[in-house]
Amino acid sequence: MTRLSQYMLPTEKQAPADAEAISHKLMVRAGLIRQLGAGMWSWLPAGWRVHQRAVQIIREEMNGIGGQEMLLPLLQPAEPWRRSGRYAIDELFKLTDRKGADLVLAMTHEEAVTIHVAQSVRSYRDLPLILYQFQVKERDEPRPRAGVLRTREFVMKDSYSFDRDEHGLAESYQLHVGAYDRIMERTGLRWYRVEADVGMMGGLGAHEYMAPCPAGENEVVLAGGYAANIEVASATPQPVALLEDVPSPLSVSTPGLTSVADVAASLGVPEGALLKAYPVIVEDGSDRMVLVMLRGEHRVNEIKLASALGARSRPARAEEITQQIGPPGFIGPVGLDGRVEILLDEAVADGSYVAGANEPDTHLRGVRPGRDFPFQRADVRTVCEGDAIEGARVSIEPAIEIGNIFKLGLRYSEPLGANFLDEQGVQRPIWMGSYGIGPARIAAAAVEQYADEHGISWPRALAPFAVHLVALGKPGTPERAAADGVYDALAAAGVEVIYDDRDGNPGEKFADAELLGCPLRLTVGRRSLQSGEIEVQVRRGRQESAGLPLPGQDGDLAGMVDALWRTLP
RNA sequence: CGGGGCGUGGCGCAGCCUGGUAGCGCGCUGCCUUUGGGUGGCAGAGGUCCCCGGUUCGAGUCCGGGCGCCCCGACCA
Repeated sequence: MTRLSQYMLPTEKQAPADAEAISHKLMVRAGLIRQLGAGMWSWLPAGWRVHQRAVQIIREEMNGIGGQEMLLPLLQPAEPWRRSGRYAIDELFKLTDRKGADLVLAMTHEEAVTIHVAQSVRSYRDLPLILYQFQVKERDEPRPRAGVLRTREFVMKDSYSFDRDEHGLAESYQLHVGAYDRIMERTGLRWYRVEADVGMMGGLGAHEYMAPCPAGENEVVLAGGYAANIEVASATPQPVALLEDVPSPLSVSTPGLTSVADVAASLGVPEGALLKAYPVIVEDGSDRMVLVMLRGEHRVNEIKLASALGARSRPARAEEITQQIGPPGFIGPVGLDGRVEILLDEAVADGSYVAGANEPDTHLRGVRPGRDFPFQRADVRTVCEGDAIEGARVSIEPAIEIGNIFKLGLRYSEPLGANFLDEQGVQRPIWMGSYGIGPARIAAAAVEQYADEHGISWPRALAPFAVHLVALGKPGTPERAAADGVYDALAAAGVEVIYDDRDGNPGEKFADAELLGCPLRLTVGRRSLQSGEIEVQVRRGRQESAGLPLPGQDGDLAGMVDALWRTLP
């Protein structure tokens, strides 16, 4: 039933007041989604069609690499999560049944799938294996936002690969790279595959698939052929003019100047000639303080810092800084006598710098790493505009994470006992990978990337309908009869068409058509009867295209529509 | 978790400061009108003003508590 007079497509002229992101506003306005609660969204019929288009593309490509579709339960016993160590995660929804048993709502399905594989796989002959599903994920997100971009419940395609060794895992991973590349290509999105953080759980490698758009929550670093999430990106910094050398650091008075910008301006030196001190407490049980030193204009990257330290850390509190180093705002690396370990960022070149003196209202001029303080080195800063990678200038773009692929290794197979016997009869753990992709984010990213001031402009692979047919004139008129004929001819030929047969004005029909964003708009009105032609507008760019013949004349209307459709983005 | 904001017909908002008949635009229903870019008119329907408690003769408005939602940041295995 795709007559608009009977189809649930509640369009709105005004976006919800609290909507910020383009996709949030337009998907609500176009009648694709509605909110039920914070991070809880319903997909209305037209929206669900878009979602299912993405699902079908993913399914075809997963089947293409030998994936086997299945379904794992959302509601699960807590016990496997305790065994895998994930029961403690805050985002995990936990509940209790009437008997008092602890249950969880799965946020991904590694535990469940690994248990089944552990039960049924016994021999190397049973491997490799790729299993996948489309299933709802539940996550108690601290902050759901931007419509369907970040929700507490969402459908994910998650797949899991099982191999006999690391080499097999690399092959399964590579199969997923191919499938994911093809999925992205087929959706019509602009996308990047970027290097990603492997997380504290210590994976063996990971990539993310990113769709650049202003509403994106992630940042990708691009330079020539390089593409990485900013969380893991490394680059060469712009050179900076350092200070003249002096035999030993000189005290300079800097009353009240606690920021890098103030000190640099006051001394007339570039911010990069300052050493910024960022004290952190390492949360590995030792609670020891580490003083991270960076070039003045650079920022600490928490993820890179965590991998350098081997543990998470938190910024030190003011009283901790006072107690162990000196007055906040004037702390520096000189004269600590080994009380606090110093981690010097790799971007800090050899030379002479300004640094805090660990005395109130005082800095030191002419501080040289090594001569004036001992240090360990690590790359712990966030890449910034102006950096370069192999000579190519870095650019940084916001992006939505659409999918990610991850070499898990033995992370789940060991605690959950997923083993097999090799040819020698030796029991070995199964090497696993996990691979996720979010159809809802594909839909939202497409809205973000291609919308214009009139509404959504779907890539044809994702559009809810191929054709939006607009009938002008009152019901019962000859032009209406002609429009009905067009609808019947297209529908009979299998063209997916939404037919605006409502008793409305042309303006609102055109506006709704452009809001919904189907790639082709066909209009049948009085003019069509005079000219014998259906008018055609291509949504992308709102270009008028050559008219098509009304049914009953020479020519295969559906065939021509289909041919035109294939030329669209 | 830190900061900011908002809860009044389906949507967008005013009213609250200074307590006294609950309003506007859009949408919706009926009739007429109009029919190639959200037409115009007439007549209607629709609201426990988020919840609980308090103050008061009287609370959408003042006070207290709670809940919900949004935005920024943190977090995001």
